[in-house]
Amino acid sequence: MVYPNKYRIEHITDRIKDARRRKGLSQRELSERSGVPQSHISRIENGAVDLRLSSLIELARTLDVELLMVPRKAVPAVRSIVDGRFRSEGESGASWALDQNEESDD
Amino acid sequence: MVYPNKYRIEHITDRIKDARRRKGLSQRELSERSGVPQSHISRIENGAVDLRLSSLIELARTLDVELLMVPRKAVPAVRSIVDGRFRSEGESGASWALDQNEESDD
DNA sequence: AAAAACTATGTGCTGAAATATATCAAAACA
DNA sequence: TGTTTTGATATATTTCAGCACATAGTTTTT
Repeated sequence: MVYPNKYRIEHITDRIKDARRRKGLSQRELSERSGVPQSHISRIENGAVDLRLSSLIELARTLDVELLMVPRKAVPAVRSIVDGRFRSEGESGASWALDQNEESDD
Repeated sequence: MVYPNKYRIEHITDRIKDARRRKGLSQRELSERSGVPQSHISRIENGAVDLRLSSLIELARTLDVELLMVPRKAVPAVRSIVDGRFRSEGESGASWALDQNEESDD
């Protein structure tokens, strides 16, 4: 596959990078907690690999993020909830950003 | 990896199976549209493989479903939106179920 | 400026994903 | 009933994720 898909993969892996940073973790810390090697995390965050679902889920899990499949029609509504109440990006004073250090309660 | 993750993968791949059925597509039709071989789709739907992100995205895309990363805290709210307005499972008379045959407008 | 922490990148290896193709059993339907 | 459609499986091959390990390059800290 020659990735018509690459930007879509990166869209997802960017969310991993965001979540890691919000938690204030280095790649090494995330590596220790998740079991995924730091070198691999780096490659993932840079969109250099087409990672497997188990790896994605593992990282998401340790970052307190969940992977969901949503009907395309529902995406705007979902985004407005997530962006509004939680605030995904590294923006300024959002509750979600302040609140970064909550530990997992799986 | 010996899949501590397996049930999580299947949770996702079940969404693919659901979406395909809602659209009334056979594995072969989905295969033609997505470029993913039918034999592989079968293995995916049965949780027999740890598929790559590009494959998942490709299938989701052709099924008008989107893969989202959501903070765990937001998951209940998101689910209530999706289940309420759309109804994911094969249940009876939901609007989403009736409405299965909309084509992608990507 | 030097030290320390962090991220990116290189190499080599192994195993499994992904592909192509064919076929079988079971539904669906004519 | 026989025929088509569908989903599951088998085999063989190729490709690449994932790993370990090392190290280079960058940013942050002191």
